Formats: sequence, C-alpha cells, structure tokens
Amino acid sequence: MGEKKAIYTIRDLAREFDVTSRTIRFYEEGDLLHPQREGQTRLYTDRDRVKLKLILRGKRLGFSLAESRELIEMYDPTSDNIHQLLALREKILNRREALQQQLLDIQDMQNELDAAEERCLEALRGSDHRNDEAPAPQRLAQAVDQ
Amino acid sequence: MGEKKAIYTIRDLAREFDVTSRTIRFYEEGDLLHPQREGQTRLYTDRDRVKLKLILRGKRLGFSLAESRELIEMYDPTSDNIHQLLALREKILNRREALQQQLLDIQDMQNELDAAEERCLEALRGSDHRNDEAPAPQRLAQAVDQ
DNA sequence: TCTGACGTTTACGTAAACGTAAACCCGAGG
DNA sequence: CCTCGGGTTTACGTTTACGTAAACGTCAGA
Repeated sequence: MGEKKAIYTIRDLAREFDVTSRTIRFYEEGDLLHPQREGQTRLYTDRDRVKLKLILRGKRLGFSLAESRELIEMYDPTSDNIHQLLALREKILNRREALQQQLLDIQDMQNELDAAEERCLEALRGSDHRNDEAPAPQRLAQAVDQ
Repeated sequence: MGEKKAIYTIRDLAREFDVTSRTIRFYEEGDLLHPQREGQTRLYTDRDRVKLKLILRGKRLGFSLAESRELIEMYDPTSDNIHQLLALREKILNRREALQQQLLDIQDMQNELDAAEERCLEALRGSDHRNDEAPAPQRLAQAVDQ
C-alpha cells in the first residue's frame, strides 16, 4: 500500500495549499490541528494534511473554523457516548440541508451567469443596433423573482 | 401581467428575509441598495427586494458585500462602455470557475456526510459488538486523500 | 395625553480570521 | 564568524459585517 510516513514542515503545507504559516498556526490556536513537535518545530503528518484540506474546503463553502472543527470531529467518532452520536447525526442532517440550499443557490446563480454573459456578448456584438429588447430594469426582476 | 407597484417598508423586508433593519441599512451604507425616501422613511420597491434577495444568496455562497455589489451590477449593464463589459465578462468567467469548485466541494462533502452518517448509525445500532472495522484514523485519511 | 411600535441618525463595540511586526533561536554554507 | 533562510512566540492591527445603545421623530390606538 501507499507510503504513509510522510512528514511535512509548516512551509510545505503552506506552499501546497497556498496559505501562510501564520494561518496554519492560527488553526492550531483554534484547536483544529495538533502537529507533533520536534523541539520547537511543528511537524505535520498526512493526517494533519488531510485535516488542513478539510478546513480549507470548509472555508470555500463558507464554514467558520468552529464549524470546520466540528466537521473534522465527525470523522473521528472517538466518543462512544450515544447521546453525542445522536447530536452529531442531527448536525449532519442540518449540514445536508444547508448544502442542498447551496446547491440550489449555485444552480440559480449559474443560470443567471449564463444569461448575464449572453447579454454581455450581445451588447458587445451589436453596439450599433442597440436596445432591441426590454430595458434592463425588467431583466433583474425576472432573473430572481419567482 | 402581475401587480408590480408593491412597496415595502424596511420591516417588511427584514421580516421576509429574516434579517434586521440594521442589516438592510448597512447594505445601503455599502451602496448595495438605494431605496426611495418619503421624508425620512425608506421605501423599497420590488426591484429593491430582488436585490436584497441577491445579496443574501451571495452571502450564503460566501460572497463579500463588495462582491455581491458587483454581481448586482452585472444584471444592470447601464454602462455602455465596451471596456467595462469585457472586464465584466472576465469576472463572470472567474465566478463560474469558483462556483464549479464549490459544486465539487459540496459533492465531496455530501459523500462524506453519507459515510459519516452511516458510521454513526452503525455505531448506534451495534454499540455492543464494537470495532468490526478498521480504526477511525484510517478513515479520515481515506475520506479526502487521493 | 400617554404609550407603544415603528422609523431615523450617530457612533462605539464585537467576533472572526487572519496580517504584520518585533524579537528571538538554530542549523547550513561561504 | 556572519549571514541567510527557515523556525518560534507574543502581541497589537485590520477588515468585514453587522450588534447595540443613545437619542430622537411620528403616528395610531386606548
């Protein structure tokens, strides 16, 4: 199976994911990462790298660090407390709903981008025979209103 | 066609979209909304309502207010400056790429939520005959790595 | 007339997510 | 030996997106 013992320095990860070292240390402050230490120096494992990946993806989706921490903990059900597991399941369901809404939002927005782009191109092509269609104000309303 | 002359008070919109009046005024500070005034009082049209909707959807997708303002302006190509239109098209393309990444992120995350949920349910069902599978640390790595 | 619910402005406060600077340590290379 | 490029901590600064409080106007209803 694949090599697993890879060790990363803080710069390695910073470069790979295009964040600053400060950012990575900040995540540790927030209790999201727990690298080993060799003296003063932080050393990151593959596992840490994956967590960082999760955090950054969470960021792209608009999650707070606290939420990302929860998400990470989801994959680590060290707790055998049944009550906690149930609460966790709740959170998962909530997340799923939020994601579903995001999907809808994105689809809507993509459709509107399609339309916007077309209007742009149209405007670029025919800057001379302008104003064949309805005025702009109408369009905005139609775009989103239901 | 549909009734168009609807007028909303700040509270109306606040209630409808579950934000505070403060928030709505803040968007005006940021030049995202421009309601009419009747004396001191702000009055919002359907068009304003749609803009607010766009802003809030932008928020859900992690856009800053500045970005949302740009997005709104996209639908309002009052500028007949061709140069601006080209820049605008650039922005639209960038947006689209970002949204595509978000879609991937969301799909990944939904898959992981499926897995996480299953692990939860499994843990709930068989709290007795525990530890049939690989230990948790492996799972996290497999979930995202690759 | 008083109260209460709504509106307004001005302005300071706050939480999150880092940026940035100071001041330090440490190992390798010239 | 010195410097350079990395690492570290501590701590204050910054931006965004509002919250919150003060202090006020206005109109409807009891």
